[in-house]
Amino acid sequence: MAARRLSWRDVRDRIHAQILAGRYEPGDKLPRDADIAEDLNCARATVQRAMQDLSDSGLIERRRKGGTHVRRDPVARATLDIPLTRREIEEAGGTYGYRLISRTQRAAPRAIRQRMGLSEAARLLRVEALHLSDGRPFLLEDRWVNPEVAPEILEVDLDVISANEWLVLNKPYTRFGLEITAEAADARTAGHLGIGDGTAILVVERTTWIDDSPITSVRAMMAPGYRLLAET
Amino acid sequence: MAARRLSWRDVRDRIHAQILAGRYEPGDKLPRDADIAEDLNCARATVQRAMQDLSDSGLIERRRKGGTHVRRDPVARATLDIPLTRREIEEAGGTYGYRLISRTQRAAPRAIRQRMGLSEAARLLRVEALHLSDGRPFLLEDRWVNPEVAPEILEVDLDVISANEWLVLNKPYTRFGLEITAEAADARTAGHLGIGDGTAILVVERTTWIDDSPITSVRAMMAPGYRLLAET
DNA sequence: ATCCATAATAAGTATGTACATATTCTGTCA
DNA sequence: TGACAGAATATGTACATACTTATTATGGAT
Repeated sequence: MAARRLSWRDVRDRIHAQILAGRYEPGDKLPRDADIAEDLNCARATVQRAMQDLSDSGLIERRRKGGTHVRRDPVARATLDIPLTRREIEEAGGTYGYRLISRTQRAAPRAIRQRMGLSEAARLLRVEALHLSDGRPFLLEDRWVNPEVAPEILEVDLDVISANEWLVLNKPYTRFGLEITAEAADARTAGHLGIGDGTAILVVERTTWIDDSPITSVRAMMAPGYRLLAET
Repeated sequence: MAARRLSWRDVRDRIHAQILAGRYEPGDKLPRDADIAEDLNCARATVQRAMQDLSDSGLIERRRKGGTHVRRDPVARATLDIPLTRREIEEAGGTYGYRLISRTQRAAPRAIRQRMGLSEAARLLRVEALHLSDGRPFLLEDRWVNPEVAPEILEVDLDVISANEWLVLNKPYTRFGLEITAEAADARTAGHLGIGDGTAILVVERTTWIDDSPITSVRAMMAPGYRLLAET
């Protein structure tokens, strides 16, 4: 007997395994937490913790009173870490460089307004800058900042610190959204990145918010060869 | 008085706010869970839950005995959902189509072996297939499957069901890794996708495992215009 | 000083209990 | 039949307590 007490990871793995083994198929309902707890001879809280984890990873769905079901449409859910550009370059062993290209204030184009959820033609700060690794172009950023939310940035010397870094340190977001695409570099972009016109580049567009106020929307154009990594 | 009991979300938000407000700076140590619990007049378990969430979202780091620290290098951590291709197309209102291009068994090239962690020149199943939305090319997949782990797939009629779908239903992974890049389509790829040679396309490479055994490694070449979305 | 066993510590986990909350189910009345 | 109030129910949350585990601090022996 004895049989060491089950941890929530054990419970999670058992249930996961049962789903994989086909005991519960997509759409099937799983027993109540309380029943599973009794079966496995552990506390309901332990089952709850396990279930929460499975739910987070996209394998099951839980609804109060509705119970727990195996998700009908399996999704592969991965986590993407996007570090500060300077740190990313330094971790890879490179020397970080930064160059401000332009800094203007103007009415935002329609696409940007829409993405940030700004209805009026509010004037935004636009910053273009180049991040370099060992002197070679690494990332070209085209950023729009909402001075309503971050008025102090208008006083910052963006030749010295990138808007990227200043914002992270001074206006931490509460949430953000990402859009990842592949595009052909236009002449201007290609020029800054030092690549051929039309080269395929990875573009990461990120819009960040503090609660419900949009702070900034940035288009990061990565130099060719960049790889974005994610994992479970 | 009174003041409704604090929920773990309340605790999380309070601590988050304090970090944003600069009360604790990157690298700073936060008080022990027990002390915070006493301060806020709630149970330690509630603080623990809040801290776990902040830790998951990449804002803080926790170590036993070491305590809790604000992360020195803030990372933007996003969640990426990759649905089954068929469901993705159908959810977008398209009609799903599928066409097998080739199916062979051969020794895996070096790059694939390396990615899957196969030391010997094991023979793998290679499948090329095209997924269509409303008859138009949507995704070209170039897949390698390890028949050691999934021998049954050798008997499956891949003209009828895509390897993608069969594997998800019959050999669910326990973990996977992703690599996202932008590339110029080569002639063969461009031909299948019906686009111009050299067009910029988004390429998602995914290698999946059951515990420590590699099941499959797939290169998904997305038709131009595809957007990969992620959020916090 | 340096190494190493040991103590101290802070987060992590498990449990039982109680109550909260979101849904679904059900039975009644129109 | 249909609408709706209220009961039933499964998950979600909070708490006190006890124990576990990883890691750091320490103190003594060499």
